[in-house]
This record gives sequence, structure tokens and C-alpha cells, in this order.
Amino acid sequence: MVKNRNKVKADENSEEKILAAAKKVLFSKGYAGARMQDIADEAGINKALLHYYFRSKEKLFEVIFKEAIGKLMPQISSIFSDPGISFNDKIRAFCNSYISTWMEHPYIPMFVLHELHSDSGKGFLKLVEETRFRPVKDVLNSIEVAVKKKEIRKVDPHQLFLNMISLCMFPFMGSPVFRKVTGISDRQFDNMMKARVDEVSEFIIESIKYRK
Amino acid sequence: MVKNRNKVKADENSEEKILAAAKKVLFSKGYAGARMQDIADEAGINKALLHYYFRSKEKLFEVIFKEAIGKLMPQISSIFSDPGISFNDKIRAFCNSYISTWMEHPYIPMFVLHELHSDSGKGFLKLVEETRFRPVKDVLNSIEVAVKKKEIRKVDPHQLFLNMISLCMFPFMGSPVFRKVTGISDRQFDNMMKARVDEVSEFIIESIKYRK
DNA sequence: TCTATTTTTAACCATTTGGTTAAACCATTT
DNA sequence: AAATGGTTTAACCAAATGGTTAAAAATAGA
Repeated sequence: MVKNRNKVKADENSEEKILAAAKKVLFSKGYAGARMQDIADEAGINKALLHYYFRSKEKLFEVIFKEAIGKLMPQISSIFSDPGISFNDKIRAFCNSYISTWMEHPYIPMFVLHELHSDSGKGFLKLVEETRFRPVKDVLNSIEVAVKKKEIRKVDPHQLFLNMISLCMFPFMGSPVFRKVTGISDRQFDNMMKARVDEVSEFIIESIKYRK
Repeated sequence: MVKNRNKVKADENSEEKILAAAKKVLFSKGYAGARMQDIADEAGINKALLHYYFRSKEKLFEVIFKEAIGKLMPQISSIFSDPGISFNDKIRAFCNSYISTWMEHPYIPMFVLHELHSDSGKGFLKLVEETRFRPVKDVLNSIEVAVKKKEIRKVDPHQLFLNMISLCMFPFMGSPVFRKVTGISDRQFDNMMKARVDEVSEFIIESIKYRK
């Protein structure tokens, strides 16, 4: 009678169930804090099955980590290298794409950045290299061009790039503290993030406007 | 002959040695990733001595975590509630104080925020409550006043506050990735952070200027 | 110097944790 | 229905880990 009592969709196969469960546990606890047993429980299967599908904790982690890293850079390289789009619109596209991604996957920023931060010798940082990061060069280049064409005021491309990422990404890493110190509810925070797409775009655009 | 071969100052007493070692290990690995043996090794003492001075891992963690939390809010509440200081100067004071703090303790943002993020049931979030967070109210209030007095353009206080924190704090959490994707050296990054104090201040001030 | 107290250590202990194994289960083919 | 091959499980195992204990070493007090 009670058939679908597991925490994951019943029609998923075991591998999918494991991946979904592993994401949930790893995203919230991190590699060191995650327990294989917790993942098995979450997936509603036996622990040995984890090792049947993914040899080890590290291997399982790697699969999920690689996918998460893939979301680090927004899929908008084409936009930034397109000379037909105004710089302001590029900023808007960036913020929109980036913040939307984190609204869908709010745990990924903390997960990825924490693992890379505490990566002592484990060499996960090299996985970052493997990921294509041409987009970064495109963005930096695009900023430089915009400055030269006096489309925006003079700024250090690296600093502006860091500002863009900070404004879009940080809120999802600091949300527990921010919610606590401001006392806002989950709903309010969610609304803030929705508003933030435009808010941040305009905040940046307003700041880098070229004024004669 | 070889007397001072430990990684910590020799003239420190054991308790201080342990605290210094625990900070180093905990800050870089996080609670779940830290090993009591690693802390003991780092301090150059026996593992049992850890438990002699601090009953348990959790207790030791709590001491260090509380101190770290204390640095979360800059010690500038007086500045923000002082009506004699221009809003722009308040921004400058905030960025200066905040970024300087993280340059001295670059591991704290990731450490504190990660623990609070993955705080499921452990109740470390309640330690945030115990810390005085009146400063937050002062900042939010100060923003509201500045908007009303048309000292700055109309902004959502919460969003601006979040922008300020994001711009100052994020770089120290994302530094490994940022360094990797941009290819800049440790020295360059350090210089960037030094420049960032003014860079971020002006970035914000420029964005929220009241323009008739 | 002898005693009492505090500090430090080596050796253990119990539990947790990632991982393995051999058997059971199940679906498909013959 | 029997054989086959992939899937799942219960029971184990060895190493790691947080924590304890009893004794040794150092320190202070008389």
C-alpha cells in the first residue's frame, strides 16, 4: 500500500536515486561532513549499492563536483564576445543568468567554493582547469573594450569582474547569517533574490556609467 | 640544541599553542574535516592534552567559532549611528574596516559561513544570536536616513547592505577559484585586495549618488 | 628536600566510517 | 522451468577517529 515512501521519486533507477541523494547530502554537509550511510538512507538503498555504482566516496564526489563546477561560469560567453550587444545589456544578461542559476541551485556556490578552499593536496582545483574558462577571458576582454570605447568609465577589469561575481554569488553563501541578522523570512529572502536580478544589474550599470 | 622546532612560538603556553593550532586546522579544513590529531601535531603536543584543556572537539570548536563570529560585524557601529559623518564616509569606513579585517584573517569568512551553512541541528546559528548585531540595525537605519535626506538615490536598504557585504567579503571566499581562472599570482591578488578598499568604496558611492 | 598539585604522555578503548564479500533476488532468455 | 547475468542486501572488516586512563614528568609549596 505505502509504496512511495522514499524521499526520492520511485520511478528513478538506482543510479539516479543515488546521484540525487548524494547531491542533497554533499551540497549541505560538504565532502568531509557527508556520510556514505546518510546518502544510502536518503536514496532508500543499501550502502553497498553506492560502491557498486560508484567505486568510492571520492569517485562519487568527483561526479557531482564536476557537474557543479560546470555551473560556475554562466553560459553566456557568446553574449560577452558579441560586439553587437551593448555593455549594459551584457551586464544584465550576466546577472540574470548567474543569479537565476543560483536560485535554482542555492547550495552549489558554498559547496564548490568550500571544497576548493579547503583543497589541500586533494587536487580538486585541477578539475577547475579542465573546465572551460574561456568565458572569463571574454568577460575581461569585453570590459577592456568598453572602457576604451568610453562606453563605461575607467575601471580595472579584474576588479569589476570580481564585483559582478561577488554581488551575484555571495548572497547564496551568506544567506543563513543574513537571514539571522536581519530577521527576514525565507519568503522575503526569496523575493529579495528575485528583485536582485535587476537590482544588481542597475547597481553595477549606475556605478560604471561614463560621465563626461 | 634544536629547541624551537615546533610550528608555533616556543614561549607560548600549551593552551595558547593549542588555540593557535586549532585555528589553523579548523580554518582551513572546517569542523568536519579537522582531525584532533592534526591539531595536536600542529601544536606539537600530545592529543590527550587537547582534551585536558578543552573537553571535546565541539567545545574547542566553539571557542574558536565564537571568536571568529565576533569579527563578522565590523566595529563601526558608532560611525554609522553618528549623524555628523557623511554617508559616503560611512561607506568608506565600512569597506576599510571590513576588507582590512579579512586581509588579516582571510580564512574566517569561509570558515564561519560554511559552518553556519551546513549547520543542521547543531545549533551554531544560535551563537550568532548571542553576538551583538545592533550594528546591522544601525547600518540599515543609516541607509534609510540617507535616502530620505536625498544624500543618496533611492535604494532598498537590505539590498545595499547585502551589496556592501558581498563586495567586501566574497573575494576572500572565492580567492582559490578566482586565482585559478584569472591566472593571477598570490602577490597580485594581495595587491588587488589592498586596492580594493578604495575600489569598492568608490564603486558603491558612484552607484548610489543622488543625481537630480 | 619532601610533598602535593598540575601538566604531559603512552597506551588503550569504543564507535564510526569507508569499503568488501558472499549470498539472495530478480528479470530475461532459452 | 532452468540457466544466466545483472542488481541488491546483510553481515563483516580494517582503519580512522574522538575520547579516556593511569602513570610519568614537571612545577610549586612547605
